[in-house]
Amino acid sequence: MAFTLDTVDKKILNILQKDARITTKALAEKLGLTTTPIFERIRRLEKNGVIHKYVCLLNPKHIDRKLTVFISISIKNHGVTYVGSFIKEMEAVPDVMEIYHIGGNYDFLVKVMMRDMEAYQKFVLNKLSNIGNIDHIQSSFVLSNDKFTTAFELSLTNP
Amino acid sequence: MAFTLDTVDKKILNILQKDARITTKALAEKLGLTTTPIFERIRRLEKNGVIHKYVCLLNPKHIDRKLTVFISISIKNHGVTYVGSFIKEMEAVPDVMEIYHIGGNYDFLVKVMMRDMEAYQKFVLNKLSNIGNIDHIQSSFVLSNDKFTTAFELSLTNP
DNA sequence: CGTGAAAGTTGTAATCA
DNA sequence: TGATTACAACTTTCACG
Repeated sequence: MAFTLDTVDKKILNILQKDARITTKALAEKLGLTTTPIFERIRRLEKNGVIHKYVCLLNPKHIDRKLTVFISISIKNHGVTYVGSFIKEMEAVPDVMEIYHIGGNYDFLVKVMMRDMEAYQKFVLNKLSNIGNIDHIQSSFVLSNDKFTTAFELSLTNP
Repeated sequence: MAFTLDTVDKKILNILQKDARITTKALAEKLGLTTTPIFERIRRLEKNGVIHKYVCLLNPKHIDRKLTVFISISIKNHGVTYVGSFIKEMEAVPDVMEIYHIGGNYDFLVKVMMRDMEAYQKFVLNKLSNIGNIDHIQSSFVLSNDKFTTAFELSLTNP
């Protein structure tokens, strides 16, 4: 689980995180190598699990998902089985993009993305209200998403 | 900006959102078509901006980013220029993955991912404290990330 | 670890239904 | 729109430094 990534690995990952479609040939040229080492390094990073998956990101506005809401949720019963089934139920909801178990005033932070306010209202009334163990919720509506990146900046200087 | 996606488009997007590396040939076989229509549909979706980009997702734990923190921030001056420069400054910080302008008790919700608590402390002391216009912050530490997906479920039945 | 070349698959465009 | 064909480009493997 502790992998040592050298400078070349990090350079590959920094590029692949921004453009997963780049060819190994183009990558090789950028890094001053031939395709073989690039190809084998990428395969190693995939087998290692460092590279988790390749995805395409859609523009939410173009597929009618203009509303993002962060829901802070506190639950009643904090036992493992109760928390576990709460998570299972939330996970299964398609519009729920992210679920974080957090420490602080609330127990969970949940990000949902949907068409509009009307869809959100239906979600709260039909889905959320049917999920057990919820004590209190607070919705934070997103006015604008000013940064969203899935790419980590892997530093080439410090370890 | 209003694009009509038919069933085939949606099927393509649903698959590409989970596996951006699939070949057009494999995609074609899955959908019972030949490569040409798949290739041209994907190109159209890219040109449209429906497909925003292709990225690879890394496993945060494998690259030493074990701590996620959501920071709720309220600011002092809510004028456009002040808010604008606050966003610019935050955007530039590498460990800041997401910035949301929200309505409610706080003005912004910011997601940061870093090595550990010590790194977070340094971030607060050296970065956050140097950013102007901040009134109050509240950190929510993530205990576990129970769901994280970038893929929207495009329904094939209802529009 | 890297290079270079060879073989097998794809991406991509032109043409026709 | 989609199928067929065809070629350039890429992926992937292998023998060698």
